[in-house]
Amino acid sequence: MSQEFPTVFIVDDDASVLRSLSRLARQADYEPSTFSSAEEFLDSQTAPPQHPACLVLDLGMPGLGGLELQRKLSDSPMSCPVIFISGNGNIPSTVQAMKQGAVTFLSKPFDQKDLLQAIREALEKHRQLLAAGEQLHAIRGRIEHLTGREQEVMAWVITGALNKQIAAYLKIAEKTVKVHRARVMEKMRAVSVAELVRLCDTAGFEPAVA
Amino acid sequence: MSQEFPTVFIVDDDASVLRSLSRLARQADYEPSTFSSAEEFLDSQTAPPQHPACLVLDLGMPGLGGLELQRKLSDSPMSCPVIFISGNGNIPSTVQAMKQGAVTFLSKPFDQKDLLQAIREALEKHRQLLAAGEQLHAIRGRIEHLTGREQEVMAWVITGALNKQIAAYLKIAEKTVKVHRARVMEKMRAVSVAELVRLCDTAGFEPAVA
DNA sequence: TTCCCCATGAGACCAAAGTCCAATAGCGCG
DNA sequence: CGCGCTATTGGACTTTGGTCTCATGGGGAA
Repeated sequence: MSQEFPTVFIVDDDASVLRSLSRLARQADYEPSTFSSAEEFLDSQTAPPQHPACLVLDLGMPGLGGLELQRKLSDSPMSCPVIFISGNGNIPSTVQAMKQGAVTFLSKPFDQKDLLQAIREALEKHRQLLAAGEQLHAIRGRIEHLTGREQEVMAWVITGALNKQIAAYLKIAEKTVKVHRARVMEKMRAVSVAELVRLCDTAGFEPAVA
Repeated sequence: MSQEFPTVFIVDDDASVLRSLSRLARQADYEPSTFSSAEEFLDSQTAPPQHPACLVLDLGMPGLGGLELQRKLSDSPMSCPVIFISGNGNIPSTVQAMKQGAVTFLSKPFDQKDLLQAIREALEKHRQLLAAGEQLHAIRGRIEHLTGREQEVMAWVITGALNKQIAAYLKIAEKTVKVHRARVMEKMRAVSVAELVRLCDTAGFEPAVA
């Protein structure tokens, strides 16, 4: 089901721009997907894209503007990178767009080469995001399969606490800690404490200190 | 020797701008330090600032331009954050400035409040940079006090290798590994492997795999 | 109710890591 | 040449961690 070509979403209220950018994208071996308003795009995005994609976004549109759409997208993680295009862009808008993580900001009329370059950049960025996201997802999945007690034990383990200390904190026998700990290592597929620490760090697993 | 007020470096080829921004900074309890060209500023910076500072930089100057200065600075780590001001700024310049990490980009004439806000933001950013840098420096210092052999052993330890495995890799007795390992923990001031892993990770210590 | 998962823990035992003390050997520097 | 640093190793011993088997009790789902 994975698509052959990376998707380039294009959102612009000008139909002729949509047509021309769409053609440009197709010629460069991308799969264009066009929308004539921010709302229309938002409605179509039920989940973050699972394959490389980027968004070419017009700054000034009736209704929800480009910057607002970008902000909404950046709230949800792993949204695709944004490239702004604008006919009447100004510097404050550019600053805000870049602060919100835009790949670049192009003023119409712009050179096709610049847009294609920006698209390549955005797609590469998204590939890395997706890769990191997959890894994160895998690790989080493993953490969720831990029982509550196992998560507690793991939280202490990655602080470097000894089994007997953990036992004292949780008011259980050291023996029981060992049992949980063994299950943690197995379920997390970690061979060593060092590995476990790295898994938890990359997953942002923080001990909810009691 | 530490200064009472954060330093605000100001680089602009227009003397009247230097005067007025200098006064503004002083009124806001900052210590202004003015330069009329990028070269002059570069010459004055022998080492990265050790206390909170930021740089208000004019985009268009004769000789070395603002963007080039910013690029030069960002090569050296822990340089202070940059705020751009410009009389004739355009969008491509803004994009490049922001891509290179500028805090913001203000067009002249700008509101004093905006500049002061940007300065606060930049100083806060720099404080965090400095704090992170100090920590990094401390850890790197400890690593440098390790002997070559100790660094080798540590590299294996943080991969989760067992003493006997390390011994095999280094072709020495397991006993010797224990000795080195104990010294590593002592010199790095780590109580547990978990701690050691985090220290090495934040210091960017990577095992030069043999 | 029966069955499974979870948390709890005991006993026995092995493996790994840490801690004493002690010793040998190479290497550079006054 | 001796001194200090580093690397190396041994022995003896303790502490910790990990494994295996077995067992109990609570709670929820079929």
